[in-house]
Amino acid sequence: MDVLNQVKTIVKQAITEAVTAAGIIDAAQMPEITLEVPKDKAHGDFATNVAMQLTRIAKQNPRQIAEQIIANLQKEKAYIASADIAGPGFINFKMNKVYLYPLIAEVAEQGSRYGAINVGQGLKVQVEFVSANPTGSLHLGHARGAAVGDALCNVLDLAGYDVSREYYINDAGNQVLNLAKSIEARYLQALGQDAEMPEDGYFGEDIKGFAAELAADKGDSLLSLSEEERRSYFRTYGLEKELDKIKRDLGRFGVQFDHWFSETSIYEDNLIPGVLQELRDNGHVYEEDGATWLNTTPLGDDKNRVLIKNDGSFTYLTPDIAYHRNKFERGYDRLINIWGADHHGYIPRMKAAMTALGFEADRLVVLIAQMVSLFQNGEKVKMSKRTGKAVTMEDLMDEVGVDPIRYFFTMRSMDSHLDFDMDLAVSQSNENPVFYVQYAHARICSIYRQAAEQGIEILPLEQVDLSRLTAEAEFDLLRKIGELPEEVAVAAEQYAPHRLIRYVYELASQFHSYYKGHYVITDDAALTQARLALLGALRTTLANVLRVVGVSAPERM
RNA sequence: GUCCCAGUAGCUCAGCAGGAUAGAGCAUACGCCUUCUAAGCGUACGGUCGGGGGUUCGAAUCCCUCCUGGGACGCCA
Repeated sequence: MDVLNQVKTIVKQAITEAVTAAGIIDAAQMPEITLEVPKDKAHGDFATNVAMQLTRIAKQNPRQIAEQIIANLQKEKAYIASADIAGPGFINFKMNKVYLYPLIAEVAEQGSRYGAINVGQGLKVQVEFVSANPTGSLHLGHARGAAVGDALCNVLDLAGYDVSREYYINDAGNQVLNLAKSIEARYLQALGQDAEMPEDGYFGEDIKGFAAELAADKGDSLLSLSEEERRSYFRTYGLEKELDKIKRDLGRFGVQFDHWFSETSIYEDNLIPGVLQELRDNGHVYEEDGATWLNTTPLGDDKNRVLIKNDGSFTYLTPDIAYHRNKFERGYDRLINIWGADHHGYIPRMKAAMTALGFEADRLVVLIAQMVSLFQNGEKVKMSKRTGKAVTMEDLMDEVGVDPIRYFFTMRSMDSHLDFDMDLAVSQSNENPVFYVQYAHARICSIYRQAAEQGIEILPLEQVDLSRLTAEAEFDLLRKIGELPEEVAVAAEQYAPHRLIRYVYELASQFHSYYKGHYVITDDAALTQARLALLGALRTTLANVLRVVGVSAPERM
């Protein structure tokens, strides 16, 4: 258990003992004690509302109860310096700050794993995200999914889950035929022929590029193939090109998937008949109007869904059900899908399908990332699918760099529509929070460099007198550092990686303020060592959180 | 019409398994570089938490209802 939780446990124990010693209630009636860090520092290091919770059981008013608890509190052994009643009946604890010092050693020992907390207990979780169709370049929405998904995976990993990242490649449906037709049309155009783009074609610049390459490499030789052969050629060629591009973009973005799962493999491995049979056996399938339906309405969906169209082909849903069953069969305890807001209506039918297959619906968690709007020069940038005019993820990385994108896209709650301000992201000014946090890290590194230049040797922690850290700002920093494991736990449980951006920003802010008011390198050698030790823990903490959200931690700026 | 998300300071957003005087950044105004990076620090200004009901010791947070904005409602993927 981490240092802060140990202390909290001790304080809770002391409270429980005080309550029973005062004879307020029996130990058996004792509610779960919540000990929180008050928002307002004036309210002490910890606060509890236990006196208010006991009001009903003890039939006394909360302030009376609080008084009795305080009177019976064994303070010393729980590091409590003072306990006071406040407001409607809160008990505020001021702690003897020595409880904070062991944090520095804890961070040093855990290093890049500091912040880890085992709430996941090795539960096998698979996170499927991005999964953009291989029919065009990744755009802003995909970038958001990638940033949030990867950060979430890192958070879950730190929280003790066994995490696997997966990308589902939709390489089997109609859209791939459209891709082939689109490339064909662009190829013909590149050869100077008149060719119309298909109705549902893909108009992206990437496809023009691929077609132009082909025209340059192969000349008009592909024209001699039959239409079928040619389509097949364009299909394979297009998929390979698009997938390459996607992998390249995501790699550059710092996202590595463990599995790339191909929809085509579902057909190759013949997974669908078994799934259909199972759904039939479970009594969820019926025939109507020449089609085969899944009866999802009794399972929470608002209408039933077609599995096999009356032309004999599958809908998108059918292989997707097979895919999700396959995921469970691979042994994952929980599946997390991150989808764009435009797919939200798809959730009930997939959950219904899982229920129909006998899986608990709760084991499938679908997170929705809301839309992204791009602003440039103060105006919303219009995107058009029809003309292929869209800012791609690649464009964005070229223009603003990976760090600001990852920071900005992770910064907001997934539920929130996100306005991405290009001008702010590229600005190297105090308006830009990415640099603010990175700068804190760089500043600490700079202090270490400075110390080295002055010939100051960093002593091993055992030889450092941490009790020299007595400034309020130093206690604040330590407390904040100590909160990381709890932050990680909450971020993991709520699937809310944006909380860590908040956290790291606040930590950086506390440091900048401290930096202004306190010199680390002073004539007092022991104090210098103590402060360097504190900064060491701080630097590790900043770097760890930045790594979780996929932002670099530069040593100088 | 049904479903989902959002509505909190001038702007962008946190806070929402109920807790103390609702926070942050930006913007605005005014200060701070003679020792470790001013990509920094500090002070001030700024609010009917969309409206209205309810639940209770206590509601931005939970419930109901209405309004506004966005998205989804295919035998497309």
